Amino acid sequence: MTPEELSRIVAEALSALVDDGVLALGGAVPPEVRVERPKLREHGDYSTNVALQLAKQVGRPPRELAALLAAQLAAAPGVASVEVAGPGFLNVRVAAAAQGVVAGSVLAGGDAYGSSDALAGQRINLEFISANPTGPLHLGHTRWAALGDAIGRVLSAAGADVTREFYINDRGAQMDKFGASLEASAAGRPVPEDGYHGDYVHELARAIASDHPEFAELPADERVVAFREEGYRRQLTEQRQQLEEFRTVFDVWSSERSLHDDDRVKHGIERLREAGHVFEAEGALWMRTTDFGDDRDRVLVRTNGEYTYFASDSAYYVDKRERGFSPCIYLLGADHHGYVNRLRVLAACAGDDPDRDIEVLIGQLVTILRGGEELRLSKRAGTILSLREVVDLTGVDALRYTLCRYPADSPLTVDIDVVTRTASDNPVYYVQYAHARLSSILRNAADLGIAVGDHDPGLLSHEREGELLRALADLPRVVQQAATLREPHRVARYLEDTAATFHRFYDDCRVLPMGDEEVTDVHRARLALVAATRVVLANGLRMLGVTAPERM
RNA sequence: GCGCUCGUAGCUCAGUUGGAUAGAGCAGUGGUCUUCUAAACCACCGGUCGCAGGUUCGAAUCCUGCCGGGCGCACCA
Repeated sequence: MTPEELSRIVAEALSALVDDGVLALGGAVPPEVRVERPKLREHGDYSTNVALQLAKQVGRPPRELAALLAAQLAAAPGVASVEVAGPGFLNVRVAAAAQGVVAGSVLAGGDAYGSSDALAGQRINLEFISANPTGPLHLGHTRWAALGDAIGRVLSAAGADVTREFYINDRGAQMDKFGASLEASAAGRPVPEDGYHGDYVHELARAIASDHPEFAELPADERVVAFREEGYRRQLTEQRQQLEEFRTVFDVWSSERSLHDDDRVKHGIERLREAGHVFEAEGALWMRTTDFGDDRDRVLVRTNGEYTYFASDSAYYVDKRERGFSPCIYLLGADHHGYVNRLRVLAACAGDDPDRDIEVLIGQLVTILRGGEELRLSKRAGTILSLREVVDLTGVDALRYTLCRYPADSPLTVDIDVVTRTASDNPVYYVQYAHARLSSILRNAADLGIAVGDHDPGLLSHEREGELLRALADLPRVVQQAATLREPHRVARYLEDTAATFHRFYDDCRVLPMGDEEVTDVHRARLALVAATRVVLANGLRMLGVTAPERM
């Protein structure tokens, strides 16, 4: 019995009451009845508040409606008992055998257990990081590297067709400043005040100068361009490599320049013009974003004929839509939150529905603590802690897990000293340890010649076994919820909860025979439960891009 | 000034979208290993959910107003 099955049973009970004329439901029967796993043991294996929610609609006191449902439910197969509690909650206990089959279905699902087709048919574009290729990726990018990647994995698991995209901001003044900074450093001159000042700039300049002595012969303006282009190439390669090592991969690397070079910017603006919100004034080309509540109209082409950054963004959005994506999800840093509304308004100007076709998530600031001291990170000031440096300190698993553990919209403090500790105050080790323990039991079982296979689900009747089975049964809906809400941290929290449930089971229930003890059906049933738990932890960790070690 | 966002235990944070007595981890105190990984488990300690109103059977969650932190408001990128 999974929560989904129970939810369906409750809905059927409700329909039966309506069909029998016992209840008059004003509207339709709600398609989904929410079933919860209660915190308190006294509240049963599962509970639901349908009676409370429908009482008004039905015109009966909640407890009375609950009692009617309880009578109906008690007869359903797999339901051991039902009671009405509090203001009108229904607390359900599930028969051990009905609960025990969950282990078998997890094993049958294997790697696919937890996946679903909840978002099937959706073509989602997921754009994240999109850094300037002017330096290493820093911690803010790192948060989205972990979280964005996990969102992608969770969306895929929920059945969506996801394209992960990195937009390369390789055009405009920042690039020129980057080139000028490199050139100046190579020539031994001070870097311009508004340029890039990190140590990496000097190292990069030195490396380029020594690999390309011919650059020194170029005229000044060409020399700056040469340094800019070579620096760009190297930084982009560097970023890709860092991300790959961090297990974050993109399907599409889209460059801002290419949007201009193959006239997609022109095309995009043309499309926006057709949509009717583009106009000329004061020698510039504008988009009338105020039509949709923006506080001022936005310039697309400046008086001097240059496209604005907003023009590229608009064209890029149009391009994504023409490639068939909806929604287009943008994962942005907190310093871009002023941009959220502008993107939504842009979608509206393109004739789209901002609530359906575009979605912007903001990642709040990451503060990093080291030795109790806060490090402020700024590329331009040169105090950088790059993705690679942090990974070197923490390892990929610990960092990915830590960053995936919190919702993006809450500010996050990462204490390097805590994340690097391989101790129990680091949740990733807690979950991984559970997986290693499970693997160990399975190894020992194999040594004893006990195979995971047929077993009697009814034997999984211990309190701890029930808890664990209910936890395992939850994975699919946790994944769906994480996908729908774009909140992979729910998977992490679920894994911690499930690992804890397993550890408690392990403490109370001996899985393998001791000494010369004979192998019983209880051993076999528990072994199946252990194998199923391992699958669930491994699948969940995979969705966060974290490894599931067999030994620790 | 306008706008966005956050405020929950000593610390770091959850809170199933309005449900039952607000939960974890860490820190603190005290227990549990002769056999499957003690990187574990159990118990105790810890709260005016920033403040004040409102909405209703019911609010940490929704609405309003304050207080406090962070951030953004370009023909910059």
